[in-house]
Amino acid sequence: MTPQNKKIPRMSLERLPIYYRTLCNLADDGYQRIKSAQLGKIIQIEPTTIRRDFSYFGDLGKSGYGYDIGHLIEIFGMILEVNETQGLALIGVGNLGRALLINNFRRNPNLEIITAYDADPAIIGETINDVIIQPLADLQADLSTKQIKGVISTVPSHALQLVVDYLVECGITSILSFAPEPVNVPESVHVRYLDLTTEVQNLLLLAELG
Amino acid sequence: MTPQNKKIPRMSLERLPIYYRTLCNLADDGYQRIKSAQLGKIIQIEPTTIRRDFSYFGDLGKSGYGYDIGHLIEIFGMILEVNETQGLALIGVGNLGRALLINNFRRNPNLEIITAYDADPAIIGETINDVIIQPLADLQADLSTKQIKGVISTVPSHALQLVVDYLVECGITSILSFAPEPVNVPESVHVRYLDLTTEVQNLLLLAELG
DNA sequence: TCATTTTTGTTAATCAAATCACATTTACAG
DNA sequence: CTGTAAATGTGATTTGATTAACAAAAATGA
Repeated sequence: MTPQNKKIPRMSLERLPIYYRTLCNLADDGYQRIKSAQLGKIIQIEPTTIRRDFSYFGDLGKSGYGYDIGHLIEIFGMILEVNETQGLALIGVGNLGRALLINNFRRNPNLEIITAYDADPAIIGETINDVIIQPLADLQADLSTKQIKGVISTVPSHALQLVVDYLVECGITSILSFAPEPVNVPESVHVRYLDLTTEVQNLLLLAELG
Repeated sequence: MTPQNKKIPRMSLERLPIYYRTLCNLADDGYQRIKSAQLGKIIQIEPTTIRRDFSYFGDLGKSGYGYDIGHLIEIFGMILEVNETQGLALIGVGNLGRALLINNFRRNPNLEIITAYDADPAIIGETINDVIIQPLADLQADLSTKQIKGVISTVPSHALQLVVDYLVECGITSILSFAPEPVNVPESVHVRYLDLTTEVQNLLLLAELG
């Protein structure tokens, strides 16, 4: 199958970062080729699922041989746009926000929080890891000078919808929210939720009943 | 359908914490009844999905009426065991671990990090939010005196498998790992992965191609 | 060079989840 | 008390993802 003929299934896209990271590790360790069965062992995914996933991005393998790791990295890297830094804005610099800012995707050179905002006047102006904390109202102006591909929000539930409305107004289209409350956004805006409490609850629940 | 007749689908269980939290909010706001259509609007889930989910836990609603919020909270609360505190151990007290410990599920009185461990001698003995940072080797002994229902690990990839092996040996059965690398554990042990980098990558990717 | 072995890519089968459609039940207004 | 409207619970269907099975392709070794 040639690429982009069909819509690529969501789950296959979700696995792409895993594939990419693992293949980079293998390349660093000096490996040059891999077969779906080996890779499957490493990342605990059925080989057949891997082969199908890969097939959405072209005819990447060779029968009786496997896949060329360098080639896969090249293709997947292109799709993931690893060569251009993906600038992110952080909104909400509490404990969690601070931790994210200090880490700042250090292990992943193509993701970088480049601006940070908070509502608390007491911390505005503070610099963490070279990023100045600004009032949220500055975001709009920043967008004209900086390439911001997405927003990470640690804003608590009660303030969230208001903030998100503003983000949408500014033209932001990708938001990762650490609050569980669903927000209303237009079709064109993508919101992803990542609530730590819910994750832990689900962990314990599935251990109990799953 | 009477409860527990059939295995409850994973996805229905995963939604339970969302239902519970939302219903508690509604109760706090003084509401006493709700229909699937209203609830669906709030949490952006199809009413029919909600009704089917609920049906796994018994005949909870009444035709032409809806659901009694108090009753739902009671049932779901029982399943989620909200009345007994679920003790957690934190392993890895770096930036992220520290943030988790400071927050310590404050909004959720039934989850609580009660012990914390790290490999760095420099921070062992330090107290954060009433929790003392200990060497990991102490975990085994702690288990005999404290009820620990699960472990949250912010241990980096390279050390993870070793740590997890120890956890399994200690009898831990639920682990939430903030590192992306899959670990090998026996069938009986549940591991949940939550890698922030992967989440952001997926966010941007799905916005682009999804 | 040729036979054997390996491994892919994909069609078909399976499985799980979401949604549709509606019979049944209950509330409630008149 | 009765008829109408509303909402549930669930078989049937659809959708989407995973897995099995295998034909075709390529590598390797004799």
